[in-house]
Amino acid sequence: MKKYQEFKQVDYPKIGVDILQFWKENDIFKKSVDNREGFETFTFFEGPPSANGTPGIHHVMARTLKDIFCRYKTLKGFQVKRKGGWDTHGLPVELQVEKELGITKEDIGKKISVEEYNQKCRETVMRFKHEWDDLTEKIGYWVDLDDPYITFEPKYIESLWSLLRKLYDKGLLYKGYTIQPFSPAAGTGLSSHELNQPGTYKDVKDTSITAQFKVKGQDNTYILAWTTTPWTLPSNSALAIGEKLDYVKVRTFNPYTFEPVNVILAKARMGAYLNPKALEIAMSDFKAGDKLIPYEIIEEYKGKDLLGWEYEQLFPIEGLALPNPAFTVVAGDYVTTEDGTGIVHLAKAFGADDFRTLVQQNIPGVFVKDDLGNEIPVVDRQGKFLPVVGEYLAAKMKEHGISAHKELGANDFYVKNYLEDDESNKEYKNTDVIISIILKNENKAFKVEKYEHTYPHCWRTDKPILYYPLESWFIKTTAYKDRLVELNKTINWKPEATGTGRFGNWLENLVDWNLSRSRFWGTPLPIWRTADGTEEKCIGSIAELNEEMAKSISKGFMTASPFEGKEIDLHRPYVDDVVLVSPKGEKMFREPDLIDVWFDSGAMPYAQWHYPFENEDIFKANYPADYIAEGVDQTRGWFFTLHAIAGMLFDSVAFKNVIANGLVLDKNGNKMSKRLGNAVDPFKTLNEYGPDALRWYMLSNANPWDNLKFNLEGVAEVQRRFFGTLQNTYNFFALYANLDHFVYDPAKKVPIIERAELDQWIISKLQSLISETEAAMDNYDATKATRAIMNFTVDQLSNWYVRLARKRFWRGEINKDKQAAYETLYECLASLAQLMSSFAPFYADWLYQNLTESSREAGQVLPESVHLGDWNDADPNLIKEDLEASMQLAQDISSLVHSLRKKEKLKVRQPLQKVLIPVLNEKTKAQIQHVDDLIKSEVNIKDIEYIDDTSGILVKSVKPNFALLGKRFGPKLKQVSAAINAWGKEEITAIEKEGTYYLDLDGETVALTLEDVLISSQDIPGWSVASDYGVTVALDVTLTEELKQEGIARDLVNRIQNLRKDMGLEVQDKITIKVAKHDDMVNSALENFATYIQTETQALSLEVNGSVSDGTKLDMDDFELTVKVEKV
RNA sequence: GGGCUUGUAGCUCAGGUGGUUAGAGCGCUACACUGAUAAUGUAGAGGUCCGUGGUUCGAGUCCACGCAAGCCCA
Repeated sequence: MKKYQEFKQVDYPKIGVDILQFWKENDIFKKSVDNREGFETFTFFEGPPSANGTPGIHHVMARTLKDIFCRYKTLKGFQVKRKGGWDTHGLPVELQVEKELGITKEDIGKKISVEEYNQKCRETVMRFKHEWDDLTEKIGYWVDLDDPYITFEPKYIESLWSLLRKLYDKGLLYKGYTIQPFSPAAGTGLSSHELNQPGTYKDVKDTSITAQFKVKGQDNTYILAWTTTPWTLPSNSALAIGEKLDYVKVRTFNPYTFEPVNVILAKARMGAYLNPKALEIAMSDFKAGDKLIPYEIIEEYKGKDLLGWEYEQLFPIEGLALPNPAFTVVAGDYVTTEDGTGIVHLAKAFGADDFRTLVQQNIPGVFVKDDLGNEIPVVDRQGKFLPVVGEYLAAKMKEHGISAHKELGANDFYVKNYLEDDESNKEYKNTDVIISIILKNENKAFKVEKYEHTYPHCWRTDKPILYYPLESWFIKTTAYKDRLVELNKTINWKPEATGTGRFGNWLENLVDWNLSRSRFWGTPLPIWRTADGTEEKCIGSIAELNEEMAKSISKGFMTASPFEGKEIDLHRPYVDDVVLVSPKGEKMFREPDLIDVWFDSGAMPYAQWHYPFENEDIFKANYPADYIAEGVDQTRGWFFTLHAIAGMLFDSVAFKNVIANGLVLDKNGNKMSKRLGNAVDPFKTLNEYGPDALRWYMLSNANPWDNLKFNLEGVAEVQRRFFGTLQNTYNFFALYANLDHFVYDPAKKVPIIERAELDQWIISKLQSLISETEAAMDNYDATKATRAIMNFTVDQLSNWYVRLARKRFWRGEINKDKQAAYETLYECLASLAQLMSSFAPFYADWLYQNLTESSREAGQVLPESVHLGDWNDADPNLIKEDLEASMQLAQDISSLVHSLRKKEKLKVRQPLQKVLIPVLNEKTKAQIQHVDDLIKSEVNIKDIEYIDDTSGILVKSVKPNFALLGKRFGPKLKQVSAAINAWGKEEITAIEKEGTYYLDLDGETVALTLEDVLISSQDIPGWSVASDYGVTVALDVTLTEELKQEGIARDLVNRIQNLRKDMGLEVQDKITIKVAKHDDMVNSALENFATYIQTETQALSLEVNGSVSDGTKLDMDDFELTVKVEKV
C-alpha cells in the first residue's frame, strides 16, 4: 500500500517546478475553468503589461494579487475566465526604438520610413514576452497566455475605432485645443518628455511688469498683477486671487506718473512694493519725483471679498473687446504670496492654469477669427503678434515717441527674440520692453524690473518656448462628470480612500480627455477631414473603411486600397495613404493624430473580445468585471479610462471591486531601480525560495495597498516559520500514520462528537478559521486571510494541538482514540491545503497530493488537484465556544505555571503537588475543570485546587468600568472612580451580594451595579503567585520525598531516551536497562517507578545492581548514574 | 504648488465606533525541553505611539497646524 510520503528535507523551489509540470501535463488550469461551465461567472480583467522590458519583483506582487481571488472564486463555484493581454503602443516603445537606432523623432520619415520605424516598434514591444510568460507560469499566475489580446492587432484596433465612432456619434469627440509647450523656432509642440531633457531649463533675465488694472466703479483704484511675460498682457481676460489670502487697498502714488492711486495687492506682498520708511511721510507732503513714496492702508479684504470685481481691459484694442464675464476677479488655488502681488493675470491662450481656470469660470479669452472663421490667439505660430496688436503697438510707439533698434511695423513684433536681433545694440528693445514703456507712460504700470528666473527652452533650437494653444481631439468627459461620480460610488475600492480621495477628487475636477498624440506607433484616430475642416467622417469599422475607400477609388482620389493583396494593418503609414470622399465630393485626409494609449487599455473589456464585431455572448456574460487589480499609480490611467469609457458608452461601471496596490520598495524603503542596483531579480528569488513563500510573504507582510519594503529575510522567515512548521506537522502525521498503516477514509471516520475534547477543540478552531478566511477573501482582504491561516497553523495546530496530542500518536496499537487523533490531524491538514491554495498554490497542491495519494490508492475518488475541488464551508455546529474558552484558559494557566516554575527554578520534569486557582464564579470553575487534566499533564502538576469565597483566603480587588461609567458620569467620573478605588473587602462583598451599591456624590445618591465595576482576584498570601489574562495561579512548591523520586525517574527516562537516540534505535525497538546502585533516594525512585520507566523507554527489564560493567555515566544534574542500555 | 497615502519596540506589522498596564512575530538576552529535533517552549530587556496645539472626565485613536517619506498631478 502507498504510504504518506515522508520528507527529511523540503526543496521548496523544486515543489514549484514539479507542481507546475503536473499542472501542465494534466491541464489543471484549463480544467479549473472548464469544470465550471454553466456556473455563475466571476469576471476578472487583466490590465495589460508592456513586454518591452523585463518583469520585476513588483510584477510578482501585482500578478499574485490578481491570481488569488480568481482561484478563490473558482473554489467557491464560479467560472473565472482570465484572458491575458499585452499593451503594445505608446511612447516608451518609441523611445526605446529611437535609442537603439540612434535616431530622433526628426529622423522619422527622413532617415527611416514610418513603415520601417513602426515595424521596429512592433518587434521591440514583444521582445521580452518570453520572460513575462516564464515569470507568470513560475509564480503560478493562472491566466490564458495562449490567446491573449494584443493592442496592435487589427481586430483590437477595429474595436477601438467602433468605440470612438460611438463617442463621435454621441457628439462626445471634438477638436479643440490645449495649452502645450511649443517651439516657434522649430514650429512644433514639445512633449513633457522633451521638456525634461537636461539643459532645457535655463536661467534668463526677463522684463517683468506689475500692471495696474483699473477697477470699475471705484475712483482711481487699481488691482496690481505681476507677470514675467508682459507680451501676454494684451490677452488678459481675468485676474486670479487666493480665496483665503489677505489683501489690502493702499493709498499711494504711481512711481512713474506720480499720480495718486489706490492699489490692491496681497497684504503679505506689501514689502516688495512699498518702503516702510515712507510711512513717516504725510501724503500731502509728496511731490512728483520724490524717491520715497508715502502710502497708507485704507481697507483690508479676504480674497473671497474681491471675487467678481470688474475691471477695465488693460489694452483696449479695437477688435479684442470681450463680453461679460471677462475682466473680472476669480479664484485660483495656485495663487501664492511667494512672489508678485498675490494676484495673477490670466491669459487663456498662453497658460495651462489660465486656460483651465477660465474654462471652468466660463470666461472667454482674447482671440481673433482667421480666414476660415477659426479662433486663433493674437500671437501666431512664428511667435509674432498678429497685425491687430502690432498696429496698436506701433501706433503707441509713435504716440509716446518710443524708438527702437529698428523701425517696427505691424508685422514686426515678435514676443521673444526669434529673429536673432542683435541684443547688444544699445537701442535694442524687445516687445516686453516696449509694452512696459507704453504702460509706464499710461499710468498702467506700478513696477517694471528685470527678473531672473528659469524658463524652458527648445532642446533643438535653444530658443525659449511658448505655452501655446495647439489643436487636439478631446473626449468630452465633462459632459458625463456627474454620472461618472455617481457610478464610482458603487465601486468597492481597496483601500477605500483611493476611491473617494484620489479617484473621487479626480472625477470631481474632471477636464475633457485629451486624446491626441503626435506620434507614429499607436492607434490612429479614425477621422478624415476636408482641407477646410468643414466636412469630416469618423470611421467605425474595417468594413466601413473598405466601403469608403471603394468610393474614393471610383472617384479617382485613390488608385487602390493600401491593403490590396496583403494583410490589413490599421497603423500608419497605411491609413495616412487613405484619402476619402466627402459628401460634397471633396478630398478628405486623415487627422494625423494617434490616440492616447490609455484608450487602448481602457477599452480592453470590449476590444479583447473584438466586440461588437464578435463574441457578443461572451462579452455580455463577462461585463462588467467583478474584480481588477493594478498599481495605485494607475488611478488616473487604467482605472480612469476603464471607468470613463464604461460610463459614457455603456452607462455602467467597468469593475465592481478593485485593489489599488502600492509600490514594492527595497528593504530600506527606497525605490528599486536598476541604476541603483537595489532591484530584486524575481527569477533569482524564485530559484532560491520557490514561489509559495514569495507570494505568501508579499501578501501577509503588509496590506497590498501599502508600500511593501521588500526584504528577502522576510521571505526566509515566512518559509521557516509558516511553511516549515506546517511541513513539520505533516511529517509528524506521516511518520506515525505510516507506522500504523492509517489511511484516511471519510466513510469510516469517528464522529467528531465522539472524539477527544482536544480534537473537538481544534476542529472548532478550524471552523472559525474557515469562516474568517472566507469573510476576509469576500472582502478582498488577503492579508487578513493569510495571517489567520498562519496563526492557526503555528499557534493552535502545531504548538498546542500536536504538542498535547503527541503521546496519543506514539503509544500503543491503533484504537478508536488514536484513529480519531489521526483523522483530526488529517482533516486539519487537508483543510489547510484548501484554505492556503489560493495564496500558495504549488505547496498546497503538493500537500494535497501527499495527503490524498494513499486514499486514492485505496479506491477513494478525489479531485486530482486541490484547485479542482469545491470549497468546504465551515460547519457552525462544530464550533464549540465554551470549549474554546476552556482551552484558552488552559493555555493561559499553563503559561502562568511555566512562568512560576521558572521563577522558582523548578524544571517541568519535576512533578509538583498542586496549584491553586481562585475562581470568581462557577462558570469559570467549570470551564477550567473541563480541561484540568490537560493542564496537569502540560505543566506536570498532580492536582488543581479551586478556591472561592468560602475558602477565606481569596483577596479580591475592584476597578471602575470606565467605558460604562464614563458615559454616565462624564466630568464626575474622577470622583466616582476615586470612591470605587477606595473600596475594601466589605464594599466588594456588599455589591456582589446586593447587586447594587449606593454612592454619595455631592449629596446625590447614585446606584452602581455589578456591571459598573470589574472585580478580579488579586493575591493569595504566602503563595508563589502569578496573574495575567484575568487569571491568577498559585503554585505549591513543596517537594515531598515521593515527588523528588518521581522527578528522578523522569530525569532518568529522559536520559535513556537520549541514549536510545544516540544508539540509533528505531521508535519500536525494545531494550534492557541495567543501572548501578546509588543512594537511597535514587534506589527507591528506581524501585517505585520501575514500571513507569520501563513503559516510557520500551524496556523489557530494569535491573539495579551493585555495579554495571562498561556502562555509560549519565549526568543527572545533581549526581551521576551508571547505566547500561542494550538493544534486545 | 495641489490631491492622496504612510509614520506605533532595533526590524516587519496589529491596534471596530475614544476607556486608564499599547500588542504580535523576527532579532537580542537568559533559561527550559529533547521520539516533530537543522524543530520547540518560557521568561526578560526594549516605546516621547513623528511633532505642537486643541476637543474630552479620559486621546495611539477625534480636530487643526506642522515635519518626514512616498505616489499621482501641475
